[in-house]
Amino acid sequence: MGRHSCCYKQKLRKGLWSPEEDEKLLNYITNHGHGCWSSVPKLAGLQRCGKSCRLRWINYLRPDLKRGAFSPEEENLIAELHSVLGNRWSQIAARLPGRTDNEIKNLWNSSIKKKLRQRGIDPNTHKPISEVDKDKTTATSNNNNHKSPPSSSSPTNQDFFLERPSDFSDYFGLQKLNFNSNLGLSVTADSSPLCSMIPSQFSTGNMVGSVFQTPVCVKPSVTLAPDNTSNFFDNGGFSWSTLNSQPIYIKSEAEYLADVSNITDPWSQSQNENLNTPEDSDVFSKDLQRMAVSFGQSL
DNA sequence: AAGCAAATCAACCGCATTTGT
DNA sequence: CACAAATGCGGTTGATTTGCT
Repeated sequence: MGRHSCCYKQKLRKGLWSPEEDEKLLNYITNHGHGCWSSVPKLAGLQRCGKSCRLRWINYLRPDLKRGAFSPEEENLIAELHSVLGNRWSQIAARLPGRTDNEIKNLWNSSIKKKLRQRGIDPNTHKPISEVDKDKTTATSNNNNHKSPPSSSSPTNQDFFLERPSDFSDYFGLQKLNFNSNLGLSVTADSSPLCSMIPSQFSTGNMVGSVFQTPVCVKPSVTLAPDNTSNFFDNGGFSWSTLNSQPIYIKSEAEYLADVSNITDPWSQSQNENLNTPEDSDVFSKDLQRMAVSFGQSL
């Protein structure tokens, strides 16, 4: 198809949307649904192309959009997801209810990237910048015989998973992120109510969620969150080395790649079926998502 | 207050994929 | 199977806002 042939043939409006246009589109979709986007502008009385209408709806008019600034938890989750998914913004957005791929992409480019660099983490590879520099130097000293890995979003982070040092428990401050949440992430092998909310992959096997990038399986007896969750973690009761003392299982590259490619949207459906309240749903979905992302699992 | 640069955000562009005929 | 249209996605741009001097 050529360049927006629809916009060329007809004299269609471009640029920012006026409140009147918004109202027309909103009214139309509220009453009729969007159906075929290419016919929406005509039916809604808009001088826009369908593509523009679709974008406006998705990024601005949709009623389920969460407006306002991103929370630190959301930012951390984006960084974490990006380390696994790369620049697959729509897939990342699918795991942040009420957020759009466009705003996540904007946030990444304007803010998160910078913050990661400030923490000494290369936003493309999610490796410490010192390591990246070392790699570059090595590659250069090899007389440029080898192409360096793609610098854009790391589509595969198997090297990251395998090489990541064991001390990244503080990576993105994820301890706080997960364990100060209301969830009180507690995964045990018994049949506690919480355990029943956890997908079978997690609750019946020997897997316990790790918020870190390395796919880790821990014996089921481990309880990650005692009753006094925040104190426990705030005072260092939990540490990566604690987890490390458990038998761990690092996925092979092939397994990892296969699993990552299987990550799909069923998240929002399957996980919510077992949840009681919207609040629970929100909190659990995020933390379970982290677990699955860490494992490269889909539900 | 004015001017400038950086940051932010909304929207467009072009390409890839999916769907329909 | 071939083709065209529709849709979805990620990269990019340009306007606006914010912060600093």
